[in-house]
Amino acid sequence: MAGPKFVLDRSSPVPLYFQIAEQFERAIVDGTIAPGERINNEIALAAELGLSRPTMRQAIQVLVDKGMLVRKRGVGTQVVHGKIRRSVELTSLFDDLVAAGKQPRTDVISVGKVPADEDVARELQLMRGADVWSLERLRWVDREPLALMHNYIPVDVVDLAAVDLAETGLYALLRDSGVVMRVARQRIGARGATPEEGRLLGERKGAPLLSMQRTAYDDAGRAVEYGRHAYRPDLYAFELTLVDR
Amino acid sequence: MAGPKFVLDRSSPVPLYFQIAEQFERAIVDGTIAPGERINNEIALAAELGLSRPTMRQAIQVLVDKGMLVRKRGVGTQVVHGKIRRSVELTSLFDDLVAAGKQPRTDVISVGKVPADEDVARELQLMRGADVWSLERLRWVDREPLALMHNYIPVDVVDLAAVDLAETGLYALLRDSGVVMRVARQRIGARGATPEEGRLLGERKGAPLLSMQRTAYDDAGRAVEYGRHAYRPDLYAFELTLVDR
DNA sequence: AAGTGGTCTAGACCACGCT
DNA sequence: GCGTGGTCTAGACCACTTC
Repeated sequence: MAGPKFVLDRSSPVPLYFQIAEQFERAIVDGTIAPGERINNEIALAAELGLSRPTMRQAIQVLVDKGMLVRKRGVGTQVVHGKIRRSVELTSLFDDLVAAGKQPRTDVISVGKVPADEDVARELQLMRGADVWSLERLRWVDREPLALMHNYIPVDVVDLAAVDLAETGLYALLRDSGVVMRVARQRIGARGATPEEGRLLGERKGAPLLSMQRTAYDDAGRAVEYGRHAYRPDLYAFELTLVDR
Repeated sequence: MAGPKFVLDRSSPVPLYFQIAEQFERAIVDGTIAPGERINNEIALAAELGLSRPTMRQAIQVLVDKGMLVRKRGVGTQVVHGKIRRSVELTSLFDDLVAAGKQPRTDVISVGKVPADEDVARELQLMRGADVWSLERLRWVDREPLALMHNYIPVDVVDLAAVDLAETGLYALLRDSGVVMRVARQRIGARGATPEEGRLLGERKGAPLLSMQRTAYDDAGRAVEYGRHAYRPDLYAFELTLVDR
């Protein structure tokens, strides 16, 4: 089975189910529990740790949702084969790059208030022509242009004037302004580069680009950001894990 | 608040939490509960329906996971603004197109056993050079070529010989063979069309294509399918909903 | 202070897969 | 038949937000 010793700290503010999930994930990632191996059943694990079964179940569910464990009724729960990829999360490219140990850089191409076009107004639940923040940035990594990003933000969400957007990620800025992003809807496609995009990204006109549009909503269900982005496909791709539930 | 009357059938094999989630989703989609509106608290809803709170919570969680509801501690649970898009699921393009009312068609370009190349062997946990099923198909919708799909399947998973792959989706075939797909890892990118791809998809060489690679795992954690696909970006894109949890 | 969701307990019965 | 995960109950206490 999977006998790694788990440690619980009942005085910690970290929920018990999350403490277990973290330790379980570590054990899977570092191979203490082998791919394909079956873990102990929920009842036994709960008893070992002095937890109730629902709490143990909740811990396991976290890893099932991440695609690391698979449940099979009447049989048991096993570790999925294959390497674990981080799934797409509600963070920005900036976070991704820093986590990868790269040297990202950002040039702000333009920032200011513009009237919302049809797309922007629809996605941000505004009247067409209403003022919104417009932010264009070019992302670099290791001296290579990587992505051209165009974001639109309702003016009542945050004040983009006098903020150093070259140094801070947009999402970090929103977080610091008290905006809690909870849901995002994305559309990923491909298209040829416009002459402008080609110039900025160092590609020829018509070269394949990976495109992504995203609308993000905060914890009140309000649309707080809409973005249209283009990525150099030789330097960036989207990875995600799907789980059938 | 959100008073649509829910109906429970305790004799149904459908779980109670799922019955509630379905009716709630319908009420949100058809506008019975307006975007931004707060729903009743969990305790009250549970009492109304004669359910325990954990069961009611489980029902709400289903919709939170779908990105339709947002919870806020100390405040309540609200409906997210914006139109609801179906998120990426563990199905095939064929299913997508049929659901959209389109007339999909499939040409099988080639099917047979081939030795696994390095990528295929790694993704399917096989020795390099081991025999695998190779399946190339061209997908059409409304007389337009849409996607060129290349799948690899371990020979012990299913027998592709003497199967009508033009009429049946690959995933349906695998389901019918007793394979239960539970987890898939995808990588979405973009690239220029090869001359061969251009010819089959009716695009010029170098035209932008949307690419997707997917490895799927069954309910035993075993890799059962690896695919490399190319889509015409004017006809197809990937939509997904991210939820921060 | 009051109300909300977040977590946790200690059980119960059922459906399913295997032998 | 037995062991597994799937569902469900009827509570409890806590953390956080708002008033």
